[in-house]
Amino acid sequence: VVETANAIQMARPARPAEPGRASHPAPLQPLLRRWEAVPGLSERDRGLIGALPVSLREVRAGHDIGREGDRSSQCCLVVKGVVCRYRVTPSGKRQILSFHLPGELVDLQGLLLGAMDHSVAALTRGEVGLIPHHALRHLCAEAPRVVDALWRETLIDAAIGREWTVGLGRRTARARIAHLLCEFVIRSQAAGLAEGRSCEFPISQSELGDASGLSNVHVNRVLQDLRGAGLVALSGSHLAVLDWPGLARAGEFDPAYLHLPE
Amino acid sequence: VVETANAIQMARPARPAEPGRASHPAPLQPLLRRWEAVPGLSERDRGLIGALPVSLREVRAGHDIGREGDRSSQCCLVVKGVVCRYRVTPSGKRQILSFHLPGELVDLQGLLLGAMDHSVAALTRGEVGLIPHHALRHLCAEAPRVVDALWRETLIDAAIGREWTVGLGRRTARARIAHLLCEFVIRSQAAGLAEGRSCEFPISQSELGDASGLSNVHVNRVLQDLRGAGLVALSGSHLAVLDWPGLARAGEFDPAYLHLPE
DNA sequence: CGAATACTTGAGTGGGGTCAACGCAAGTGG
DNA sequence: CCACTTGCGTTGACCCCACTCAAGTATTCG
Repeated sequence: VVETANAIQMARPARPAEPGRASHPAPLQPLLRRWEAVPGLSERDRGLIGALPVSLREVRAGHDIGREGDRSSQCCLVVKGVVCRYRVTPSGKRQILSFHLPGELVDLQGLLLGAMDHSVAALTRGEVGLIPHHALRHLCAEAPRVVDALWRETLIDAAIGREWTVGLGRRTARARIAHLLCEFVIRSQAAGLAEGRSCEFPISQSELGDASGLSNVHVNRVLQDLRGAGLVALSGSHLAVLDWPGLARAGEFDPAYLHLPE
Repeated sequence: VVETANAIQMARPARPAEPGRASHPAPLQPLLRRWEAVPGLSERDRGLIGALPVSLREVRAGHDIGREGDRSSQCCLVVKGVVCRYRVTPSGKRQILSFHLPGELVDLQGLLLGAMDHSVAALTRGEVGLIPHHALRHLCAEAPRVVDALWRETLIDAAIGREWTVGLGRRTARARIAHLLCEFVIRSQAAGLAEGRSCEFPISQSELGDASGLSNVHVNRVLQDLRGAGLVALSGSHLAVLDWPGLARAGEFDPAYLHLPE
């Protein structure tokens, strides 16, 4: 699935990135795809975005991309794979704060605030593109609508974070997991990485636990429950939603907070 | 305490708002105070900010200021009192997502995204200033550094939200409440509303529960525990931290995520 | 001063955690 | 090609943190 989608993206006429950087084909393509429906961006804006300097970097599953306390000088664009942000409490427990699919910018916070207050890690093998802050700032000065687009990204990110907060505070384990699965499928669809209601789901049960505030053991039991109820098929790293209305009901899922274009 | 602080603020030379609006003295003063330490704002920027049109509105405790699903055309600046954002699940449980003190802008999301994905309510009697979106947008076009300041606000808001997520997912009830109290005192200090380590705390135990993902009954027991341990004195609507290191330890509180100026 | 609201306390319960094994598949090195 | 390792998923037994229900006591406010 992933490969097919990428092939389609790469087949589009892509403005090449700055010479000397980004020898791989158009790492900014997923971002431009994501911003296709963002209102107010002119063709010139999109051209400038596509010309941003990006240095592509392979990341290994489980490895950190940035750490709490760092002062980074570049933003991280997910090109391939799944990336997450997380924090570890003094007592050693990890809370995953967000997942990020190809086309999403993970680090925008660093552009305006000082030290990172959380870490960033790759959940799977993948590729990220690193974009220097100064290039982004320069672009923002040239093209004010790009600021809106970036700001918008941080607002949507915050909205998703709030939805997670609601889940952790007020939903049962079953509803939390169901909600998380719904969100993941919808966002995969939006990123062009799904086929109908199924997609790659390269997230272990431990990681699911760290995202949903549950133990890996309980995540396992809840997943069996959801499978048993005929709502999902989840095996290996592939997720298929068998009963979408049922799963959405179980997770109290309403996609409004994702602010996706119609 | 509140009255004293306000008196100090009002005593500063304040550029009057647009004539005809804001008959009360300088509702934008708390915002300018909050942004005193924001880097990059010129005197001209501050002048333009101070000249924003604001319509002051009294709000009653517990009443909604904006509702999920609304498409507002103005942003809400807290002038006096405490405001919160919240969501209610289909099963009727409420999750409070954030608290907002005077000087904070609550609604910036509406500037770039469509319908609100959560509601806004006043926790206490107070005053809010409503600023039309078009005025803010106009200001942003005139003064690019103001965009940075606003964007920065949403980033800090998101950082606070993430910290709450960590608490809900991975901290015990005791640590959650202790952390929340720490955060409230520090933010009150930053807003000039605290005296040393004590401040007004006009939040009921039910509301504390809705913010921390606990039942009001359990909040009560945890508060008694914290009182019994000699960490805080909390009665009526006044909070005094008696043992700051102890409370911070109990709540695993590290203020880095608030991104306050030194 | 009466009525609502907030706080407090107790008893009983359950959702989810912890601990400890075990199965299974995918490396990995000899 | 096989022994060893490592990580993930699965299962069972037990337990405790926090919830619910229910009643009673302070406060606050009109």
